[in-house]
Amino acid sequence: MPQIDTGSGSPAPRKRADARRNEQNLLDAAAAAFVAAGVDVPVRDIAARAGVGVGTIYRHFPTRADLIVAVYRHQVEACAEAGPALLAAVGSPHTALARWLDQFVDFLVTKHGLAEALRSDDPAFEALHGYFVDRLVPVCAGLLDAAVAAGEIRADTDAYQLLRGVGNLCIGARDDARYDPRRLVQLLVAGLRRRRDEPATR
Amino acid sequence: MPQIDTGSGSPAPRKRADARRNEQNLLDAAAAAFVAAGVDVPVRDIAARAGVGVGTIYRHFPTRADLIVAVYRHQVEACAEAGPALLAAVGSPHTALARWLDQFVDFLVTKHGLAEALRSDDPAFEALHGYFVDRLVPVCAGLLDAAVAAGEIRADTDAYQLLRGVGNLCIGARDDARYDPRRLVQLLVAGLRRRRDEPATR
DNA sequence: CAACATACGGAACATTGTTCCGCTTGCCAA
DNA sequence: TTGGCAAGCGGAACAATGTTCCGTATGTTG
Repeated sequence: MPQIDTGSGSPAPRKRADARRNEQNLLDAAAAAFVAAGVDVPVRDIAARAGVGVGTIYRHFPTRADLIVAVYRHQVEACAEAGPALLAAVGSPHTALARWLDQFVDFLVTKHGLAEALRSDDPAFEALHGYFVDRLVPVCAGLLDAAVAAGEIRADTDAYQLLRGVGNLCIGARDDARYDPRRLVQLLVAGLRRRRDEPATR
Repeated sequence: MPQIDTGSGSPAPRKRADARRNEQNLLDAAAAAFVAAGVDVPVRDIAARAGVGVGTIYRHFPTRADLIVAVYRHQVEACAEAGPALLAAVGSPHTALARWLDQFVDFLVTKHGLAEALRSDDPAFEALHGYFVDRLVPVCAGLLDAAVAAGEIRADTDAYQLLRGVGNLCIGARDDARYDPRRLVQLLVAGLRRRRDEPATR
């Protein structure tokens, strides 16, 4: 890639105007398509909505994960920032953890197919998984650590596993009225609690 | 579902010998293919293994679910029968439930892609979901009821939801060394426990 | 052994992801 | 303003896979 340096250390090779316009159109079209048909919506459909050819999608977003990350980045960031905020606002770290996970569940179940994609073994989704893990596992770990420090939960639970588990519980929640992931996540969080006479760690 | 006729009205026109042979070959081939490449293995691969054309597969097993159910029927039955057996053999129903779910998890994680298929919204898997629900939810409900009756857990948990949750937790377990669904199922089961000063029902 | 219904094989079609290349167009310099 | 060129575009083409359909082969029966 040619770098046009404009003074200080600004590695911003300005893209062509039509390219920038198309990228924005694609983001909007993808967001709409995701809502209408889930994150598995055919590439052709997104291209049609954006009024571009499929080649243009692949040029801007080489994998589907890139597109999904771009569409949901803001919301993931918001979720990540809510962790420390809750910890500060709520007295009990265990309660803060429960609330944060609730928020995470809300996010996942409202994004048709996102929880499934997070778990897919399709290499096209690897980057998606990676992004979520990088951004959210540390936040979850912070909440867990605080709860352990407060003596509310046992110290033997891994943030990655917990988050994966919660993500998994959200799969298919939209299509099944009899199934409520929030309830199960509550149970899971309840299961973390230190039993009354247990030592804090083991 | 095959009809077993026992005497009266006989709607059982015996199938041709080659048809019966092919059906068995297909079951064997499918079982091998599932182990080698997961339950999502391409239809053509199964056909090639069995030495038949793809048309023959669709004739005997119209949907993939039919084939999967046929291959795993024995093991699902065994799992279903283990429920009452554990209840009888183990003193605490809550412990029996935990053991039974452990067994269920073992079954799911060793069948590449089965947990995913159970949760898929692909209509081809609807019958699979239905079979598992019909066969295992009552067993799970029996264990839950016994645990409630013994005062070990709260009475507000639905067998279907619990089983769906456990199934979900098993998704992708094979491909991720950092993830252990057994651990999370344990937490979930621990979360069911009645808190010490809580009423038995609410 | 003849006739017929059953069952088979695999070509053909549909859907979707992905690549590739000839053409168009924004951008910059002259 | 205009000429030239690299960036960017569109969509045809290819690949993988599920599913259908029909001409053909074969087991079964009288």
